[in-house]
Amino acid sequence: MPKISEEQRQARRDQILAAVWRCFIRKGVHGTSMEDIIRESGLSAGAVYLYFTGKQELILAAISTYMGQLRGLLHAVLMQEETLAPLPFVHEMVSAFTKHTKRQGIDLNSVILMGWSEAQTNSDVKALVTNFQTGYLDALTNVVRQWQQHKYVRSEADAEDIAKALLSFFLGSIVQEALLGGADPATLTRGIEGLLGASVPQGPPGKKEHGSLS
Amino acid sequence: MPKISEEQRQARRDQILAAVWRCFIRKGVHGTSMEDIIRESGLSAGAVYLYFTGKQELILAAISTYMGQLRGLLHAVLMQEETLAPLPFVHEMVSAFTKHTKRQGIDLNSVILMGWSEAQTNSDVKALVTNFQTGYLDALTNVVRQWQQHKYVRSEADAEDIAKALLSFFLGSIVQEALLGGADPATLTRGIEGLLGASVPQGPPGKKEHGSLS
Amino acid sequence: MPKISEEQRQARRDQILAAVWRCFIRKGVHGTSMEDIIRESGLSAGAVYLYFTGKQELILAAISTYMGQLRGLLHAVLMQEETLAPLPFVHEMVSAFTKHTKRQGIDLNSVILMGWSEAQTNSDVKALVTNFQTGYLDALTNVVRQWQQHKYVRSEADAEDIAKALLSFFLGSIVQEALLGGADPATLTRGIEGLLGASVPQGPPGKKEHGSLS
Amino acid sequence: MPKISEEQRQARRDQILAAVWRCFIRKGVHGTSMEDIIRESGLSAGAVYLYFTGKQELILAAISTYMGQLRGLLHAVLMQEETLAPLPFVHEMVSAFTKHTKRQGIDLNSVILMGWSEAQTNSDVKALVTNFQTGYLDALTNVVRQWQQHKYVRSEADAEDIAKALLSFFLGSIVQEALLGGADPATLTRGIEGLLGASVPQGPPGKKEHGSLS
DNA sequence: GATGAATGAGTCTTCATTCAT
DNA sequence: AATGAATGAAGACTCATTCAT
Repeated sequence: MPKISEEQRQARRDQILAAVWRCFIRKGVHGTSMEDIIRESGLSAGAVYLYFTGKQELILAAISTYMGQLRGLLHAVLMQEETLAPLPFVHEMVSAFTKHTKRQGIDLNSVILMGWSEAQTNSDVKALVTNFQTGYLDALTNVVRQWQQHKYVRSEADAEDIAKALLSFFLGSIVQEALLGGADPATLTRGIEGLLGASVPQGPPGKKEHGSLS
Repeated sequence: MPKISEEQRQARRDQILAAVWRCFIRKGVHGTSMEDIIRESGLSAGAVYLYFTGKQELILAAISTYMGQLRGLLHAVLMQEETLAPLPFVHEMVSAFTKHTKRQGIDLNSVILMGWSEAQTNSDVKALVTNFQTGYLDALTNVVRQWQQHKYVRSEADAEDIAKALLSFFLGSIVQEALLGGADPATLTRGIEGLLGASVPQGPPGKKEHGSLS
Repeated sequence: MPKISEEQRQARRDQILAAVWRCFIRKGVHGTSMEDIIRESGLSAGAVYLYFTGKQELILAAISTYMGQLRGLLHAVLMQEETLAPLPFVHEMVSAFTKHTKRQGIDLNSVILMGWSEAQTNSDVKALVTNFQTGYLDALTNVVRQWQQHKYVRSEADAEDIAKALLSFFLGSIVQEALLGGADPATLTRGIEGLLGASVPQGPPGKKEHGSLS
Repeated sequence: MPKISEEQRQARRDQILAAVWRCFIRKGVHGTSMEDIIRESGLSAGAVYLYFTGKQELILAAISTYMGQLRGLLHAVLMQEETLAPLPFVHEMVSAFTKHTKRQGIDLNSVILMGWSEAQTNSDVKALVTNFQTGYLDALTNVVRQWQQHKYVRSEADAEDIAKALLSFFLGSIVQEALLGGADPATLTRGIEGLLGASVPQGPPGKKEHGSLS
């Protein structure tokens, strides 16, 4: 029987992955059975296995696709020509997430959490996620360096340390939104604004006065 | 065997829960079968079901126990008599996490991620996690209010907004540590220190100049 | 394999139900495990669950199928054009049972008892059995009415009361055959014949003379 | 430790058997677990096994006890000095059953059906039940012989055939009462009365006119 | 005698994957 | 290429029975 064209093949894969997403959102990664995916995709069991080797690849492809899209959106903010000042940057960043995750009336934040969880026991997924976050951290480091050039941030500070703090904040906003809600761009930007104005009365961290609890 | 004492009963439950934790860390929540837990606990299948009604309760109890311990540690920092200034506070906070999650040579951060993921499709777990985070947010809000009293933070700023930004940061540090590593207390505190010194050249957030969400 | 036809599907169901019957007869309803049925049917576990939702449906379907066949046989006697006189009717009736239950060298009487027992704690089975017996009683009532028209039976007697007595007799013959044996059509018909010739020296029932229930 | 007296031992056995009955009536023989019985009896698991070797003996003892009681009641009717005429006899017989099975607001008919079902796959139970019914049949045969002496029944008829017909009727009344209800003494006696008055226009059974269906 | 915690084989059921058509 | 019936190894859980105390 005739081979189908590469476009048709990709279209089929996309059709299946779309079904996978709907299932994952509805029932979670492990709560979704292959039968769920097969039914949701409208294809036959055999057909799904014709385009993907199995559930593992389906999980990987779904997360990978998702991250590709997210990467695009974040890059648009991270790689902007004109360097954004810290607060607008935070706002744009969180907005980019929101824009991506709240599409179609569904909350994709939950699936990001599932991906992270999956990464803990699935090395392929872990590689995918780690790679994504490493790139994200690098881009943030660049942004911080630009902030230092624009004197928004002291140049003596370590750019990567600051980037790590920012990364934690952005990742955490996903968690907060998924579990508590109310972590919208405006709120979080106001929160950061309040923090940025904080005075730093104590010396640098690592000193004994606040270094050990026990 | 005659009726065992309440302590013995609790010891058995702890023995089982410890086995559950080892399994979850090794294979994930859904990758862990009851047989895994039974073998790891050194008990028989029937014995495990004598102390827990099933896998669901085991998951719940494991997460619940874990959160109880974590809550204790965090409260020690959150409810301190003398208000910590922002930087020492961040350091103590992240340290408390680290202290808790790096015990016994295992990284419990990964299981927190699993708990969050589980919460997406398991309403009991969700209630547990949400409740925890709500309490955490409230405590952080109080801390911020104290900062405002100590003039560390401008009193016009909304304390809860700032608390939300802090919560995102702390939650995100768990994610970062679990997936990338290198999110240790010293590093993150330095990062926050760098940020706190940032200037805020733009007007207040929420204005259209940095709100272009299309 | 492509989609199978409806006949093939029914054939598979019949194949499984036949295995169920062999198992039930050999080991009883509750002594039969799904594994027994699976092995006996020659199919895999998954295949059986492809055709029936579980053991409960299997029990129901087995009893239901059996009753359907039995109903057919009994109707052939009950709905006969020419009204049979009492004795021939009894003979035909018991023969119909015997014919049905002694097929294939196995005694299905035992499974009828199992069905009745099952009905005591399984409302679906109870509905099935009750419905069957109600229909049977109705049909018997009609037969008695015809007997009254043919003057075989006094027309003042209540047809349904007589039908109930007949129903008890027919149901009991199943019990007797299953537990003692020797309740064959000829014997029972002779027994009824002997009874029918009995004189009724006492007054109508319900009077105190034979109602001494303390 | 001191042995308890035989009376105490029997009292314990009765206590347990009473619990067994309550469980069987509520959940059926196979739906009742040892734990059910243990909880219902108010004793410990070990204690129950001290008085009975296991579930099998419990089933046997429960059925055996029940039959002993029933046998007593029926004998009171079967062995009466003055021979009852057919109709009063039927009434007394069905009444004896009713009296026994409707005690304490519970319907023991259902458990008789369970016992019959159990007998199909449990040879010990079968022996018990068969023995009971054989004795019953013998007693009924004697009654029929007395009827023949009293000219209630033609003396040419075979007494045992008639007894078998009667046995079927009495056993069936239990089935009918358990599954349909409405098989009370008065109704059934009226039904039998109606039948006894029937004319017997056809010749003896076994003749070709009503001997073969196919 | 009595207890009840513990056992572990056995139960029903699911589900990722395959392969004859 | 596509189908979907079939597989069978796991999965979670139960329960009659035992035995250390």
